[in-house]
Amino acid sequence: MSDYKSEFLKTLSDRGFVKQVTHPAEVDAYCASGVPVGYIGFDATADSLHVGSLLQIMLLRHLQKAGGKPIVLMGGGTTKVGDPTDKEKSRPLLTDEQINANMEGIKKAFQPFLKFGDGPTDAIMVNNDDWLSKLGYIELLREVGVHFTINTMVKQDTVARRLAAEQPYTFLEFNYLLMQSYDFLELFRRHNCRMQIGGSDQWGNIVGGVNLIHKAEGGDAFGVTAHLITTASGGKMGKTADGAVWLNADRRSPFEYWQFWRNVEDADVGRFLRLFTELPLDEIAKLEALEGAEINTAKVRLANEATALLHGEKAANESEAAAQAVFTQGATAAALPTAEVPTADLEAGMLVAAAFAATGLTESNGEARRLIKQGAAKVNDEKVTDQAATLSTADVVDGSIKLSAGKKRHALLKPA
RNA sequence: GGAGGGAUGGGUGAGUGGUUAAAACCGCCAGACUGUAAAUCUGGUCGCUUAGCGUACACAGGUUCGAAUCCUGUUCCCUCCA
Repeated sequence: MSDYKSEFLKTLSDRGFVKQVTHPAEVDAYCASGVPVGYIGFDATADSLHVGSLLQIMLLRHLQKAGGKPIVLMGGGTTKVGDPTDKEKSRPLLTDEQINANMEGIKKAFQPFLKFGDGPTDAIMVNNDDWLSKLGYIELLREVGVHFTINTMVKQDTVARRLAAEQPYTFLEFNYLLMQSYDFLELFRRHNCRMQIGGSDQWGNIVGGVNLIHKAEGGDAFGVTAHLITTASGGKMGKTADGAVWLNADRRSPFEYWQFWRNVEDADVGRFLRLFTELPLDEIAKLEALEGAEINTAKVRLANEATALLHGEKAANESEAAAQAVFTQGATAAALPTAEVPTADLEAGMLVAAAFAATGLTESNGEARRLIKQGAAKVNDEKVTDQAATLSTADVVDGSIKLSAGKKRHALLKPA
């Protein structure tokens, strides 16, 4: 399938990750010998990662599995500046505490995918604030600035487009390239990291780092970029009704995560199986070949594999069982997302709409009322028709009340 | 420093004194059809204790019976000139 010799590049290439590689032959050789070290940078603007970052996580996982050492670079320092890449609106600046808290949360998302530690191929997490905040301006100019020419920087796609459109392009944004290139240089020095991986939108920044290392240290460094993923219908990956599909379990239950994968579009199944699971390619080919309703088998497999990677096999199995129960038998299942409500509220007669809002199925009582009006709200599988309907302790079946918003979204309400 | 333009609901973006909780499009939710898919069609899309009430068109005041629309100040953004 591909000409690559190294396990890492071969895997990436065969599974359809790779978009561009700086020096294919050299990178291949590097990855095939010893312990290749590679890093990917992550933003610290939220306290959890969502499915949109999963591709990058998988890249690092493949690196580790292929005998390499993955470095997770947290953009603690760059977050202080604000990534201008998708500019439009400047983001609110975060405090150190917020950034640190975010990094703690994000680290959790990595745990299931990477083995962290002190061993030679153990993953490590570093924060670019460690060096960026100490870097003096003069130092930056002398060490980094001399190696970049305005001539080439203005030719960069993103820059050129902004200039051509006569859009403002701030000095800060212009320097983002320098900071990210400097990150690479710093990791090269500290950890002998010679490979940066990223989405294809990072190509310019990655090449910047590669060149900097060459000029500053005379070292050889490489870059690999992966295709940006969108859904088959062109949507952004990982966004649904209630916002992002978060990886951390406290923000998105395993069942919901499983459902996310179960509901991908037909056209995405094969691609997603290759990117987000570790099933052998020949098995994926078989699953992908299924047609019509048969393809649901492949989706279940995708959901199981993807959920198992993040939440473990047990959670995946429970989710599948729950889905089975809910969708094919219309029963309730314990694995559904659950919200607790004071028993006193139920005894007093809780509005059905309020109950929906409490489980997070809807954002407000009003939204729940709309569902009721449209005949999409169910309590214990009974359609609710009255917007003023209330729940009582009599509705509790087997210790909980099952609420359904439409056919796909379900939750349990437990008296506590 | 000077001159001008702008800030509207998740996004783009109409609206220039009352009929505007605010067009249209996108997104999103639901219903129908299906396979828990896509496409398509239909309805919905600020909140609440919903025949009503409360908030809302950057922020704070003012004019008016009545303001997203007019006036004043403030903040932020942009363009051109220096």
